Parts: sequence; structure tokens; C-alpha cells
Amino acid sequence: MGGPMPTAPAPALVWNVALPVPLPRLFDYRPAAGEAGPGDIGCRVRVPFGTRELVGVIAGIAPPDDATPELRTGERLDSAPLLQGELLESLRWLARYAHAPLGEVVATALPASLRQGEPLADTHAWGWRLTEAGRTAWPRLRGKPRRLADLLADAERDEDALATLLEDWRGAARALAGRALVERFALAPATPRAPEAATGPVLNAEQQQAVDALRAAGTGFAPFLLDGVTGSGKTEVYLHAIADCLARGRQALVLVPEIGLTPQTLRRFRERLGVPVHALHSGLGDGERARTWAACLRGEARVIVGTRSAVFLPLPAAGLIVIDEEHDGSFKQLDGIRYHARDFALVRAKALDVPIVLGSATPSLETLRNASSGRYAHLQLRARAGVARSPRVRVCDVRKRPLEAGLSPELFEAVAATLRSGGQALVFKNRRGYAPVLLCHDCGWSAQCTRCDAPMTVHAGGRRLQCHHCGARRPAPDACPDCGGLALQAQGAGTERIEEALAARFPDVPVLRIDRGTTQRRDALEQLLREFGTAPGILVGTQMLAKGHDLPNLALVAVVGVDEGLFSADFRAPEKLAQLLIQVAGRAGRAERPGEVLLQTHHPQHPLLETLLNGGYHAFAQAELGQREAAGFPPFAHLALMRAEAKQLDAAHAFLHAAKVALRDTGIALELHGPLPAPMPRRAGYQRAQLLLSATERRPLHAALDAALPAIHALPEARRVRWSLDVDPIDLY
DNA sequence: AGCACGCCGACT
DNA sequence: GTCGGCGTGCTC
Repeated sequence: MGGPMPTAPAPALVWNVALPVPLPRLFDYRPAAGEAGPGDIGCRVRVPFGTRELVGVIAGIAPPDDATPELRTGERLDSAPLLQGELLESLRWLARYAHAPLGEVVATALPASLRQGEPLADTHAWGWRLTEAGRTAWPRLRGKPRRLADLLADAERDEDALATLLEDWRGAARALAGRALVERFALAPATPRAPEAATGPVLNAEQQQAVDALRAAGTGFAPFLLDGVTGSGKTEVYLHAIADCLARGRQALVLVPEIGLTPQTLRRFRERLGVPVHALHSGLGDGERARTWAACLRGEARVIVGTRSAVFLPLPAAGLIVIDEEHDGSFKQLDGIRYHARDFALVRAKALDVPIVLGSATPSLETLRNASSGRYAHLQLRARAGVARSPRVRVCDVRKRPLEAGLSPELFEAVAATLRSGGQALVFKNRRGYAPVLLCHDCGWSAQCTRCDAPMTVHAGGRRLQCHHCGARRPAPDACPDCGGLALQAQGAGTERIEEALAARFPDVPVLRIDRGTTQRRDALEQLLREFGTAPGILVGTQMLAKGHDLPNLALVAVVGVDEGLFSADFRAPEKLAQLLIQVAGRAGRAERPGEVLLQTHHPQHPLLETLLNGGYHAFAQAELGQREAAGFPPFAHLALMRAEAKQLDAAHAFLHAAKVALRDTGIALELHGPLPAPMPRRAGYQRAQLLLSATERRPLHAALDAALPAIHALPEARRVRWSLDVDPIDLY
């Protein structure tokens, strides 16, 4: 550069660091000590960034770039890479696919403690023992500390053992540790206790064929669709495949939907596999999450059952990936980096060169198409395993019928008959609250949220209003704010009102409502269902009840909210409704007697219902794929949705318009729709608009985004809005 | 995204 | 006379 003498000699190599900031580039640092080398890639570093300090991951090493004004130094935190080989490469793939900075992708993949720079958790189990002082003092102790000390006087005990021997021992342990009478010490690497592997039921012919097919495919990358009706025993097939994987000394990862990771599921895996099974779900604390992550990285965790985020676990000895209920919507993350765990799992399986099994009774249309095109091997289980039989489905035409809380006389009668015969009934309505709308019968006024373009939902038996989109709450008015009249009426029915109506009609049996309002905590649902038992009774609930949790005495499933799903603007609504109906119907008739399903609708002749009922899910899927092809929707087109929100609608529009111009200027052929107002144009006080990108091939879509995004990031309009890009959006909302 | 710098209103 | 509003500019 000529000029004055440089202050420090330029290092031979610098670190290219991925930082958790929404800037689409890496940042260069030089090591505070020593030389940068290829072994640093995947290690975390703590670096100064502007006025603050951040933790990032070394994504590369390179000679310093002359254009970079001045280098600052960073401190390496790991002696060995945390992200190595396949995982780091897969995360790079995800960053390119989502058009997101690698640093943000890495930040979503790492557990919080690692993201903050804490050392890799140790995976030791912990034991407790008496100290010298404790040996002398314990006979003088009283109460719970005494009982703990008694146990420890016999022998050192690990924490699992203490938990079974003495309830709430931790308080006592902490108190005694404070007086230096007991101490905690590290045991060998944690091995959650595993019972002896139990043998499962004998497989039926189809299950055996599926297991054989998985075996025959070998150990390399091979995607399978395990397409099996509810109750056909998909889990047995997974268990055999996992056992084979364990026998080869490899790790197995099982992804399940958010509500699928019940204690029942875990118990079944633990009992049958005879190895420790690690669970990873949103209810876990930071510490446990970090320990599971470390146990995976060290290869100590052999089987991991987890929800969406488990797809980011390091699997140095991977042998198999299973995605249960692959169609489930909870595999798609809706904020931040919008990844789809099923799709990312496929990428990882390919990179890891291991088989992957996608299981579902109602596979997504994308997956079905991949199966029929031969990209996935298609394994089918058509028969219900064991004694269970398929339920009888009845469509109940409610046109011109008198409804009470949205329930028809036929529905009440079916519930009554079920209770008389000693069974349980489930009434399913996909709307929580008391009623979806509060309406003035005199002037037509309805309660709207002040911050969203949406009506407020009536709650608490009519006393409270709540917005399901922004969470706003206020008491329901006694008189109409517009005309002062007293003719306010709750219109329509949610689960609360249905519960009320059923409880009034059937006062002698328990009526249990299950929705987000009644089950805040993770184990609350378990607890409620346990108390509900198997005696005659009525369950009322939303989605939450569509699967999981065995209800052996469930004889009737009545679906009340069918019509809302039939006429939704969302192109995936028919698919979601069909999956829901099949899943809910699958809940009935698990025991010896066939169950009954009642669908209440104003549109008994709707093609979706006719196809689904006469031909089953696959007939529906065929028809729906035809519709998607005709309309140019996925899987026959690839979409990306650019969303923008701002206090002023103009700002959101101006940004999206500028982005559209930038995309068009790339010269790459692409369909651009918009900017359009979002389906709910105002939410939580923000005006929202969107731009839809569509192409028949994936390549031009990504090429155009790659070419245009740097300019879009730099747009002056971008500073005045909050914007995001969702590649392969799950819905257009 | 943070965070600092910078230039205009209602308070001790 | 200051505390603080959020516009805009930058981060190796």
C-alpha cells in the first residue's frame, strides 16, 4: 500500500469467522496467539465486534484480504472443532439454501450454552458421598438430611439412585453440601440406565417385508417412505431398524413431532432397545440440552429421540435417521432460520451416507411424489396390526339442523349412545376459546383487535376477549360500544363453549377439555388424561388431541370444525384437513370393537370429503396432486416468500417493490407476484405485505436470489422495514 | 440485530 | 441549561 509503516506484520493466515449477526458475510480475525491452521475450522472463537464481544465459529482460514481495512484479534475457545465434517458442511448447505448468513444458521444449530461460549458440557454422571466431617457429624442429623446421610453412610450413590431412594433429596444434599458434610463427585461418562432389551410382538408379513427391505438396502444413503395406516405398527419397524443400526455399533436419530415425544414413546424405545435413549425437546433446560449435545458429539449417545431441533445434533457414528409423522407441520421452524427438519434430515442422511426412513399414515404430497417417482423406496403397511379394526365413518349433514354450540342432535345422540355402551367420546374442534366472534345483534358491530385485522375470540364463558394473533386481552363489554345496545352475542363455538354444552347435557360423566388454554405445562396433558382414565367420559379438544397418547376406550370421534378447512385460501389447507381427518379418525377403535367417526359438515358433497371417504387418503392425494400441478403449486413449482412489515404500509410496499425490481434485473426467468397485502394485513400493530417468487425449477429461483440479495440487503428501503425470506414456505401466511 | 453517534423537544 | 426521542451508519 506504500504510505506509512504498517503497525503489525500481516499474518500469513486469518480466520474467516461466522458470527450470529444478520449480515451475509464472514468476518476476518487473526489469532491472539499462534498461527491460524486448518485444524481451527469448526472451533468457536470469542471476538470483538464493534463495541461488543461475540462468539462465532471459524468457517475457514485464508490469507488476509487486502481490502479489509484492519484486523482485530480473536481468542479460540475450543481445542478441538465443535462442528466438524458432515455437520459443518450440512450447515453450509442450509445457509445457502435458506439464503441466510452461516453465523445465524450455526447459532440456531448450537445449544444456548455453546452459543454463549461455555465449554463443551461434561457428560459425567454425578455421585454424592459423605466428607470426613460428614462421617463424624451424621448421627446428630435429623429429618431428611439424616435420611440422606444414612444412605450415603452405607455407600456412595449416584444421582439416579438417590432419586429412586429418597424423594426431594436435592434440597437436603444442597444444605449438607453447604456445611461441607457431603460432596458431589464425577462418575464415569453418563449412561442413563437402560433395562434389558425386551422382545417385541411378532411382526406381521408387511412389517417383516419392510424390515427386510431396510436390511437389504444396506448401510449407505437410501431414503424410504414407510407408508402405514394408523395402528399398522410403524414403530415396530423403526425399532427393528434401530436395533440393526445399534448392532452395527452406529447411532440412530429419531425425529418426532412436537406433541409426539411423550413419556410413553420414550418408555417404549427404552424398554425395547436396551440401550440408553436420549431425549431432546423444547421442555429441556439449557444444561440438559448441552449435555445431550456433548454426549452425541462424543458418540456416547446411541439413540436420540427428539423434536425439530434434534436434527442439528452431531452424529459422528451415524447409522440411521427416522422421521416419524413426516407430514407434521411442527417440523418446519417458522421464525428465524426457517428450516424444515425433514428436508434437512434428508440432506444430512445423504451427507452421512446412511438410510433415512420417513414414516406416516398420511404422507405429505411432496413425499408421496418422491415415492411415486422412485426417488424414495415406498414401503406400505396396509393392515392394522393386532386386533384393531378400521373405524366406521359417518358424514352428518347439518344443513337446516338445529345446532347447540355448533353441535347437531345426531352428535349428541351418538355421544349418548357411546356413553351408554361404556365408551369414551372425543369431540374435535380446531378452535379454542368460547366463541370466535362477539357480535352486536342490533347494529352488526363485532369486537376487533385494535392491533390486528382480526376479530377477537371470546373466552372465559363470554367475559373476556382475546386476540389469538397478538395475545391482547380485555374484558368483554356489557353493551355495544357502537350503538349502546345490549344485544351482544357470542357467535360460533370454540372448545370452551362445546365443553359447556356437553357438560350441561351429560352432567353425570366427566367432560375434559384439552387445548392450549388448559395445558400450559408439558406434563399437564399427561396428568389430565391419567385422571380422566378409561371410564365413560367426553374429551373436547383441538389439534393437540389428534395423535399421541393412547386412549384405549375411545369409541367415538366427532369432528365439528370440518367446514373451516374446506374453503381456506391457503393452498395447503386441503392437504392439512385430509391429514387431520385421517389422523383423528385413527384415534377411534384401537380396542376390540370398531370405532365410529362422525364428520359434521354443511357440505357433505364436497369433493374433498367424497374422495377421502370413498377412496381413502391416497385417492385424495392423487386428486390433490393433480390440482397442485394444474395450479402451479408445490411440489410442481418451487416457491419463496419475501415478507416485510413496518408501521407504515408504504414502507413495506416500497421495500418489496425495490426487491422485485432487483430480482427482475437479474434477467433470470421467475414468476414474481406482488407486492401484495399479507392475508392478515395488520398484525400486532405492523402493516404486512409480501412478494411471492415462483419457478418450476429450484435452480433459477436460487440463482436469482443469489444474484439479487446483496443489492436487496443494501437497499435504503430495507432499513425502514423488518423483512425475511422463507424458501419453500409451508403456507403463504 | 445491537450499538453509538447525532441533532431536535419537555423537564430538573 | 440537560435527558432522551429514534434516524442512519457500521460492524473484520
